[in-house]
Amino acid sequence: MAFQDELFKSDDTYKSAFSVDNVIFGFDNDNLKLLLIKRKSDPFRGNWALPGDIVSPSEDLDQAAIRVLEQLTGVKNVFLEQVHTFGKVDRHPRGRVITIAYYSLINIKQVNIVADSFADKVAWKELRSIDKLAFDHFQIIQTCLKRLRRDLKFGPIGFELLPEKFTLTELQRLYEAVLEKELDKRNFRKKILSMNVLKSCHELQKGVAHRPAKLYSFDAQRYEEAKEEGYIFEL
Amino acid sequence: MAFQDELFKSDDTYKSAFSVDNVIFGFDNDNLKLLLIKRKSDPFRGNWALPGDIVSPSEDLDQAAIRVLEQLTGVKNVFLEQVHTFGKVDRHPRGRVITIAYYSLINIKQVNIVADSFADKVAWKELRSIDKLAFDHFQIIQTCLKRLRRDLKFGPIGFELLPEKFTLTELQRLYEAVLEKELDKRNFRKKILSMNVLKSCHELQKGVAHRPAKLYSFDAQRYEEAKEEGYIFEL
DNA sequence: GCAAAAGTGTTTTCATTACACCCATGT
DNA sequence: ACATGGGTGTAATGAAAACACTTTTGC
Repeated sequence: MAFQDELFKSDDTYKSAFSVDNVIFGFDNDNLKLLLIKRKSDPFRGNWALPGDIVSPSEDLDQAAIRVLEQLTGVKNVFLEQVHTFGKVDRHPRGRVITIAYYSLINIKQVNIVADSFADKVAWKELRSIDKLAFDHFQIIQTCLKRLRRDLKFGPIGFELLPEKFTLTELQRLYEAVLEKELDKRNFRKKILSMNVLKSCHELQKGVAHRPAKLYSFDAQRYEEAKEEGYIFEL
Repeated sequence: MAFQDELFKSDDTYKSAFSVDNVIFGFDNDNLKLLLIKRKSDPFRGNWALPGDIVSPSEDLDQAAIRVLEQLTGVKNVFLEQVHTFGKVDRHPRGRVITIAYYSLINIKQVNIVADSFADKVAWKELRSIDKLAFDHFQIIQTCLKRLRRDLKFGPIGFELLPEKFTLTELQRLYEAVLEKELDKRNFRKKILSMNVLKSCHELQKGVAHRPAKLYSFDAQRYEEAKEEGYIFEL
């Protein structure tokens, strides 16, 4: 590290800053969705964009990402992971701003979208319908989506997108939506149940016009224990 | 993104910068090594640290990482991947500096270490012998090592650490060193050869006091073709 | 001829895949 | 009674793991 104090003294040299941007995934109606905002001010006024903000000088990066998420959704303790830092010189039209991209998984039903001071509108958009976004945000979601696909195969994180209690079919639809391929019902159930990370709620679905499904929830404690013993989740 | 131009105007607010740090892996004598520098100036003068530098305002992040690597080793076209951005408020004692960590894989024999203006010494250190480093660099190598382990299993990148021509045993030793577990010789060979990404050089080792091994090299072209057809490398 | 690493196949075990019918509920 | 999704088992296939001896060279 060749860092020197003088670097902080020059106004001009450091016309630069860093931001966080957050790819917030939700799952609803068998579809993967993203929480986007419509920008109220320039640059890219009126365009859809990822929620994000400049990181304050006295704020950890992760903390900034959490703040953005909480301000927008009101939800705490959300699954959140750093993915990649985007730093092309010209990615921001007003100066040198690199952005650290995070993705988060959220139970869409739990969110009450809070009006945001930087946004005209905040909305869940179907992932498949998104084409253009402000800045390099489209590229950012591609990168985060790839990461989500990999993480979903190698860790018990799908549950973060579902309500506390869910049916096996809901879980399967979620995997199918993210991985973009159909799975065999019997094999999926065998596999996921054999992992011993689900606990039955001893409850049934209600009000459905067919045989009601059993409800399950993720047993985080059991998973942690199994992990200690070298168990590896993989789907 | 809540970015506003005013943010660039305040001297105080933006006493901040970003750097890149590079975890440079090499493989020699059945051991995984890192290229480290001994710091010439404060903070952490005299401590071992990762090679890195402040990113210039007109430089892409990847470009900065490449520059650091080339200045130090003189080698071009090296495997280099961004891993994670470290941004704790207090990680740098002189101000707010976040750092984007990269890892690279290099054929250790190819490197002529170039004296570095920021370092008293530059040296390859055995990974296992490294305990303390300047800043949060120890944590950074842990993170990069985890990433390397995963990447090595899911992509044909081990070759980057070896000379152009290598024996199957050398390759196996490399996998064993990185993954920290012994592999069965016959199974390893069966698997790696069945992947069709090695081509025989029709040459033998020379000057060894035992039966000479065949030399192979990585067939990047064949790999690319196979990948097009949906082939997935996994070891 | 001895030390040292190269090279080579088969069997067993386990995980993955493919596949079709009956069940419980609401209307 | 019918429509809808819930729930279940077995056989076939393919991949991974376990395992030991012969070969070639330098000294």
